[in-house]
Amino acid sequence: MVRTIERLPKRQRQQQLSKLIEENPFIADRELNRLLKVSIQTIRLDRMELGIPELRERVKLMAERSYDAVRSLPLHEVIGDIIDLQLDKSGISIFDIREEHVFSRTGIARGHHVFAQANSLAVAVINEEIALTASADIRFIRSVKLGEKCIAKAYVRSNSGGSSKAKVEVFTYVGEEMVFQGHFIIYRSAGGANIEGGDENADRN
Amino acid sequence: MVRTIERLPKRQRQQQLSKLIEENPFIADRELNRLLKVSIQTIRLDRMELGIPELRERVKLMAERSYDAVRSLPLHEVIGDIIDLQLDKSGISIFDIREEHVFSRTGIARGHHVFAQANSLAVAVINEEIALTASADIRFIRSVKLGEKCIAKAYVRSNSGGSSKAKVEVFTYVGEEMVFQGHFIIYRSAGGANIEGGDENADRN
DNA sequence: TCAGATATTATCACCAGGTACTAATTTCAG
DNA sequence: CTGAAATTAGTACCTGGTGATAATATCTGA
Repeated sequence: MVRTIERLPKRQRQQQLSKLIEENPFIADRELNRLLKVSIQTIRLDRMELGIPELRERVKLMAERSYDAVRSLPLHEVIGDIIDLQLDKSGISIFDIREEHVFSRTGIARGHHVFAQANSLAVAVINEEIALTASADIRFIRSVKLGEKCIAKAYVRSNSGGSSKAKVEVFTYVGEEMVFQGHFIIYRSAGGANIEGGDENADRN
Repeated sequence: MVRTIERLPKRQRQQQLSKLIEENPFIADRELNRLLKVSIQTIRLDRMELGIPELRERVKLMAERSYDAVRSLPLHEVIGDIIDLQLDKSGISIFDIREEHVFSRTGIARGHHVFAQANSLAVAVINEEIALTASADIRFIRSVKLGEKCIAKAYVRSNSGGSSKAKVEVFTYVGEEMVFQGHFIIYRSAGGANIEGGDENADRN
């Protein structure tokens, strides 16, 4: 066999293998050999070529990751990395659109992720123990795609007398282009009793 | 030995064992036998008495838990279970507020999860290959708490001539109480080129 | 068509981290 | 001292592999 012409079946099988394992990391070689109709040795050779560890190692890795993650948890505390924050004034956050945020078929980000970034930032920028989103008026200006980096900028527009509501505007950009804008009304803790929002301002680092 | 008087050493050892395993679930019996200065068989008898599974099972359980969490938590596929869907007319989805969705301190759900359920439903109810959220006007009427079951109902209000935009209203309830309402403008695929939204209509079951 | 490379399959020995079972030994309390 | 509980020991066996070696199959270019 010469380098230039690829033996397709092997490549295909290895792709399938990767996919199967990605879909169900708890699958053992025995099962794979039955599913793919090749010997268990071939499965193992394939795994080696692909650098996929054995079942036990995979499971252990997942457990370790979750053990670390569970301790720090904040996978979804704040969406996006806040890189600048002037409380009660403005804030900036960055959010990378990755595989898990898009529709696999089109690579377009689901709207609620873009919203989540903006919402998190709007809440974070309010300098209160508890801040909750009361309402929002949002516009998706263009679709955001896999791999794009969303930069959200929030500006506190009004901050009525230290209580009740604050208005926050958020603009999200990909490069120079605005892709999203939102006007948020954020409830501040203040009275504390009659909170009506759906988000708060805890745990930001 | 009589029932009434406890042999302390055993109890103590088992407590230590539990503690050690809780602190580091990745510890094998060999290590434990060295640490506790008893034979490996004793360690195993202790584990049995305490109902603590073997290392591999422990690790697998952790991995599975995190795997489920990763699958269910993410702002990923469609948020909420769609239990009724009349395309271009209406739809209902259910979404349980769990640990992952709330601020741990207050048990109040983050706004973007509530939004995500409504957004997913609004997009799903539109009978098009590709449907994207163009804009939305939303209101969080009261905060939703851990353990509450959100029932979102979507109604397609206008559906301008098979192309361009559709208006969808979504109301989310906990029991009788309305907790969220949103007015969504959804772009339908139609031309397909000039999509502007942030969400689409794939992968609903 | 045939040699040589590549791919696949088949064995065999071995490993960790156990389970399950039996049996011997130790400990200790009454 | 005796008998029960506790501990230790040893064996066979399990899963889900690794690693090495060898045989067989398949393709491929010249």
